[in-house]
Amino acid sequence: MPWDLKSDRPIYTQLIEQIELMIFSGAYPLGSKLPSVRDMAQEAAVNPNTMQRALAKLEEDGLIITHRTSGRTITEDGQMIQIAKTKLAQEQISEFLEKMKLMGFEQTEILTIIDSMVKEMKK
Amino acid sequence: MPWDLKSDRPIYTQLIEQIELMIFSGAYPLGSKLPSVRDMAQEAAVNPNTMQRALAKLEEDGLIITHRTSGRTITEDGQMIQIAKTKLAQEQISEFLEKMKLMGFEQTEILTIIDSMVKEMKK
DNA sequence: ATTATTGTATTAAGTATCTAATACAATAAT
DNA sequence: ATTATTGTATTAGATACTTAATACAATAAT
Repeated sequence: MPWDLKSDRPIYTQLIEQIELMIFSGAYPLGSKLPSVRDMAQEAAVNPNTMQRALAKLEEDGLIITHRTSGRTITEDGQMIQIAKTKLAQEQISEFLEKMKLMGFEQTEILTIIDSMVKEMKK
Repeated sequence: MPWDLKSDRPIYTQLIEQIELMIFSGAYPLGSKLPSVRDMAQEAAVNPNTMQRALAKLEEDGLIITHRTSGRTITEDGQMIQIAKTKLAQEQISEFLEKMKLMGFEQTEILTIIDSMVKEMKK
């Protein structure tokens, strides 16, 4: 698990985003058990309080479930995860297109650029 | 000029980004004069110190030029702007594709989604 | 010459974030 | 029953960001 934390934004929000990604991609499968707060904090080289804060938010959002003394698990509700994943994807795309438009790129131009970059990635 | 400032990231970085976009899109043409720090701060509903900080960074990057007592202007160097714009665009695309990939989307799938969203935007 | 405007610097205060060091309660493991 | 592990809460300190209120120096405008 490559934790990629930068200092330009609050760490706990970056933790939230990266754990979300791991849930969406299946790196943490439905119903699977998460490591303890302390372990996750240590792995991410972060204070336990900070990791706790991120996990609390994810629980608030319904993605993970807390069992008072036996740790946390990913929700079993696959549909909810699917919905959250789609929502995040659409937000990403919207923000991205909006920014490119503000930079002065034409829509067709954007598609062309992405197309060539995707082809580049396939190599 | 719609200043869109959120509280999830430092305001001065958001100011930098948005002024960059205005330069790249031509909203601030080459060589044109910028409003004073105080005016820009008021327009963005931000403290002058914060705007000053953003402008200082943009000057450090060479995008704007400071004339001690007569204000600031956008650089005349169109090529430099073009380079900075291309660099930003590539960063945007890379980050975006990387995140979508982490979420578990296939590359062709991403293209399909964007294509449909772009068509949607054209309406 | 005087005034107004420009960028810049300083000091203080408030807030948010992060870390650190503990401590507590509940319960799984033994 | 005892121990270890779990999530959770608290307090304190450090740092970064933001605002506010000024002040200064240089020079354009008058």
